[in-house]
Amino acid sequence: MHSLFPPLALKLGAFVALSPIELSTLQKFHDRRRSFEPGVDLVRQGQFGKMAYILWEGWVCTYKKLQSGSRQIIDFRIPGDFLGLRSVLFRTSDHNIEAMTKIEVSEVSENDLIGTFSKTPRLATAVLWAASRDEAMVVEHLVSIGRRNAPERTAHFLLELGARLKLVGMGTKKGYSCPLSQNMLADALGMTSIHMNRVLRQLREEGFLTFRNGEVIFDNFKGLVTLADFDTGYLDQDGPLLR
Amino acid sequence: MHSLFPPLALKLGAFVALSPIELSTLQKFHDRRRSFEPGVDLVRQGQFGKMAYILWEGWVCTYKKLQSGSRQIIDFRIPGDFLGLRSVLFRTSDHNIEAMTKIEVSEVSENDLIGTFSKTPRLATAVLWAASRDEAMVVEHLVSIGRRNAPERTAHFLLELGARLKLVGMGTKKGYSCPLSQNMLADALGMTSIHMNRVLRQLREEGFLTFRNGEVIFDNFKGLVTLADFDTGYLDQDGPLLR
DNA sequence: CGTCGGGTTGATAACTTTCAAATTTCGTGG
DNA sequence: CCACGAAATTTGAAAGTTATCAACCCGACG
Repeated sequence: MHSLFPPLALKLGAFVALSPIELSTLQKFHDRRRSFEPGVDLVRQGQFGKMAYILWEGWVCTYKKLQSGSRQIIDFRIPGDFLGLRSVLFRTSDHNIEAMTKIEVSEVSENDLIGTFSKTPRLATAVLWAASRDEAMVVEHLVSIGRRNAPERTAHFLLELGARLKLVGMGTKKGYSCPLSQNMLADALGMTSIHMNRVLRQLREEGFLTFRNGEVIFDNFKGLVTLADFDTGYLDQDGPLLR
Repeated sequence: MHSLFPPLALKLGAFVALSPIELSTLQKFHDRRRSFEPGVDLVRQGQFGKMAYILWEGWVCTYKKLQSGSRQIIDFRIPGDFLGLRSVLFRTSDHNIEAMTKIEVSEVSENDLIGTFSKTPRLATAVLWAASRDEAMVVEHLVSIGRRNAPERTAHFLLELGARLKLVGMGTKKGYSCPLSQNMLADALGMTSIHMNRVLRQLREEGFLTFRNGEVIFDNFKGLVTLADFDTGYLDQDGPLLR
């Protein structure tokens, strides 16, 4: 499946209809790929390197650590996502990028990016769209942590992840499998793993969703959407293709 | 001052040394400007328009509203900042952009942007840098709300604002003036205005900072930096010019 | 004047963390 | 197939933080 419809093409395809030339450009990136083991840092906070990556396979998380030792997970990245795009232009990386599972990526240099921009402008537009979408997700994440209570933001986060996974063929309306521990989820949602545990229990007991054994099951999708005030608009993947 | 060193040039200059040609391109944008009154929405959540703006003068805030009626302020925008850059490519805007004071902006269309990208690549790189920096700020904001307590994140936020204002010549190490109400600050920091009030009092009484009559005064800069675990790295504006 | 939007304060309730400890899950080697 | 240890999950009780509700103060402004 990945040779014909890699997740990246699926995702970008939700925004621009890709031509054969553009698809083959993507394919070229696909060819020079590397893999990393779980737990490995692709990029470290404060590091000078300037690499970006395209994620083909596996799960990744990006996070920042505070002096106090606590960490905030910015985002979980799934196949089809870019990694480190934002900070290619920075002197030093402001965040960590860590493989959660065994992953497959291709390295993209600053020059590759600039080259893509001048050679295949439509693809460049699609990349910018993807970057904008990433930022929109961070913004919605900010809204969640700032203004939704724990059950609401848990519901919202798991719904969003579901929508993203569905777009690249890794989930359905029923649910999806994901390798997150309660602890990681807590670090993403700005709470304690203990509280996370209680919130998940509450959501389960109230018939909203079940998070167990690396599986998320939406027991009451509509109820969840209402509870979380979930509106997919910011993902910009609802309508048909543009352009 | 603004004709020779507009805030935007000051800001971008922290990243790339701008050539006369690039400066004149900026000047061109400067020429076709508009102004808006306080309280006016430049962009509304769900709106279809696709405009971006450069902010020359005045304060702006961007925010999202929830069904529940509460709002989360994403960021305050100051002279030299772009507005709506992220969502030019989106079908609909995912957030509101509101003038807090009387402001001066220039409209930038999607085509202007694409044009800039092909004609003045260095300027384009600078614009991308600015966009990355904006995202880095949102990320740090997320970290603050997720993992810092109320006094810490208040300190962090006001320090960040200070650093940004200093870059465009609107603040010093001593402090700066800003038109924020406690209520807006609370909406930005994910708390109640009542709690905001108490936190500000605490910071004042403990000799950290004074926020009064639209003036922020750093009474103990070093102490604040420690309290907030403030590291300017993510603003990427510390070192000398690059390139 | 009287109103209105900040700002301020107190009391109480709700939510979340912290600390401490059990219980379960899971991979590994015997 | 079982034992073992490490990691993840679960639970309880107490402490801490923040929100909610209800006033009151005050200066700007028509």
